[in-house]
Amino acid sequence: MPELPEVEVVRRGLVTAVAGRTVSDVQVLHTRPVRRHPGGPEDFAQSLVGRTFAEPKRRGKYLWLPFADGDALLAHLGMSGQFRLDGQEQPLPPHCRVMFGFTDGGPQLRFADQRMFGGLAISPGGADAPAELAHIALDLLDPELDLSVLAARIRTRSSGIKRVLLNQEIVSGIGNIYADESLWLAKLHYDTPADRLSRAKVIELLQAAHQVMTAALAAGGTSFDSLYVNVNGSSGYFERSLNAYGREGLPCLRCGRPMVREPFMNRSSFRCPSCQRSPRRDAVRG
DNA sequence: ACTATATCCTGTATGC
DNA sequence: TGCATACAGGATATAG
Repeated sequence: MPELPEVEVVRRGLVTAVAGRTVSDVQVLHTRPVRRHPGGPEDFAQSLVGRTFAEPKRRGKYLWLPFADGDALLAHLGMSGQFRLDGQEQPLPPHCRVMFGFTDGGPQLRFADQRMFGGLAISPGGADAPAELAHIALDLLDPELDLSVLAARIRTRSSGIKRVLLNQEIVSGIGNIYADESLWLAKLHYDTPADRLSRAKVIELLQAAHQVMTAALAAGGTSFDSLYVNVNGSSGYFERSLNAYGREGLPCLRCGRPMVREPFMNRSSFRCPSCQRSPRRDAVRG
């Protein structure tokens, strides 16, 4: 599942793949991935012809590919989205949804997406800061992020801390995997009310999230090739380096107690029942 | 404004 | 073998 580190790996791949290249033709093979483009699939394809890409940008899990004319191609990988750079003669990747050809006759840019939670749209005037992303908060790797301001904001919420971490309007880029990893590092239960955490604890948690995503990014550079992110979790990084996610029944790498999996927001949360205790439940159980 | 849940999607794994 | 169900989960619409 692409979260911030995986999306950044894709962004870096796209820099060399598209910057300076001019679109010659676009084919929309499935309309769903362009559902957020206001003009519809035909307009999407037509309006891109003749545009020249600049350097791709990212905020949280969103990508945007600016054009020299000031507009941008906005992209989200969702659960299973991939950008591929393939020669025209190469067979289409599975679940290929949109193809971009270039005037230089070089490799095509192909957007594949099995589950189609991802999508593409044109953002008018969005080269510097797409208006569509106004509600998306800065991510932890953004140099403009103010950790103090973020910590204070988090501590105003009564929701469980994991809900807050996953809320892209508060801090962006964190998904289910890195949320669990960060909470494990900070020894926090996912349902701890955010407004019951000390400022120091919130800072510790955010630093843990920063650390785990930075490490993942470093590993991602080696275990993914330039334009392919394995969304099914079989990459080396996920197998080797996760401390919490997916470790149901396996010993906690700190204390040895078996890790547990619990339903959470239509997905799962993994935690150590000993290192990451619930204040709410402890209060009830006594 | 804040909080919580349902929904979209399809391939894989599992149970009967 | 076939059918049904659970699961993976990011973002958003909707309800409270």
